[in-house]
Amino acid sequence: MAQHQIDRLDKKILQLISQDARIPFLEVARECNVSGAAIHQRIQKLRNTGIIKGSEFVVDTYKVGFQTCAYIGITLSDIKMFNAVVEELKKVPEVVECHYATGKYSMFVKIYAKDNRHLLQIILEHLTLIPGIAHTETFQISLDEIFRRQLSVFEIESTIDVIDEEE
Amino acid sequence: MAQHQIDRLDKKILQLISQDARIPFLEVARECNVSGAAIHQRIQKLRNTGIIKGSEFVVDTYKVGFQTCAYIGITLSDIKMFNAVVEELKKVPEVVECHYATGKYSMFVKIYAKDNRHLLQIILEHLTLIPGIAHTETFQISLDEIFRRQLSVFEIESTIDVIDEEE
DNA sequence: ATTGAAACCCACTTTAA
DNA sequence: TTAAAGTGGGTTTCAAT
Repeated sequence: MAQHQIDRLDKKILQLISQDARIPFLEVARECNVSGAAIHQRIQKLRNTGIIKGSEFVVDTYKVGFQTCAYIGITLSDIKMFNAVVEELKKVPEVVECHYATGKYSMFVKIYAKDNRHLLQIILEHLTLIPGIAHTETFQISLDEIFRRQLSVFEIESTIDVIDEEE
Repeated sequence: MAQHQIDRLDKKILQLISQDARIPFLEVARECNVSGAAIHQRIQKLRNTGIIKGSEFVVDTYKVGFQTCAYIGITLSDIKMFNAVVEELKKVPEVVECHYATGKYSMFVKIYAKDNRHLLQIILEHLTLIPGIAHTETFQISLDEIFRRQLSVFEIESTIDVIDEEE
C-alpha cells in the first residue's frame, strides 16, 4: 500500500484519454504544454499503479442486436458458495458485470439479452440452475441507455492509496 | 435505417480492439492476415455506422477514492417529467449511468460515491430533491467490482439494423 | 472492398540536465 | 522529474485492382 499523489497534470491527462483512448499522446502533450516524454511517463506510472486499468473501444450493444438489458439481484443460499457462483457466472457470456452487494442481495449482475425471451431464457436456463443461487430478482432496462459516462476526474481526490504494482 | 452486414473480419477486429483500444492497427492487420489499410477502412466504417461508439481508457474508480457504488431504482411522480429528470441527473457528476426501465421502477441509475456517508448525501441532497422523482430505492454495491467485461463479439448477430450516420 | 507504397506523424528510448 | 533528439514503426491516403 503506497500513497500516490495525483496532480493537476494527471487529472488533465486522465480527462483527455478517458474520453478518447486513441488520442495521440503528443496531442495530449500539446494541450498540457509539456513534452511528449512527460505524458508518456505519466501514463506509464498511472498504468503501473493500476489507476489506469486498460483501454477499450466501446461497442453499441443496442446496434449489434442486444436491445434488452437487465440488472439482476441475486440471493445466495450459502455465502460460502460465493466464489463458485462467480465462476459459473463468468461462463455465461451475456453477464457483463458482477458485483458483491450488501443489503437485500448478495450479488448484483448486469446482463445483455437480445429480447425479453432471450433474457428469460438466460435467467431460467442458466442463472437459476447455478448451485448456490437461491433467488433472483430482475430489474429490466429497455431500449438504449439514456446516458453513460466515466466518473469525472474533477471528483477525484488528490491523495490516493494504491497498492503499488510496479515491477 | 439500413441493413448492415457484420462479417468474420469485423468480429475479429472488434474482439481485438474492444479489449485494448491502443493496439496498433497494423498488429490487428497481421493477426487478421489483411493489409493495414483494410483494417483502417473497416474501423472507419464501424465508426460511421455507430457500431463503435468511441474508445476510452478505463480508470479504476476504487483506486481513485470511490469505494462505494450503488444502483438506484427511481419511481417518478409523473412520467412526463422523464426528460427533465434526466437533465437534472446529468448535473450530478457521480451519476455515471442512466437507464429507462420497465416494471417496478421508471429509471435505473448507477452512482459512484466515496463512502456511505457520501452516497447518502448524494441521494438526500441531490436525487430526492429533483422535481419529478417520487421515490428511490438503493441497491448498494460495496468493494471493487468482481468482474466487468464487454459483450463478447461471438454473441453478436451477423445482420444488423443500423441507422446510417455516414455523412 | 482490398492492396502496396509513399508521406507524414507518432511512440518510445536514450541522453542529459 | 523533466526536456530534447533520434529511430523505428504506425497511421493515413491514394491509385490501382
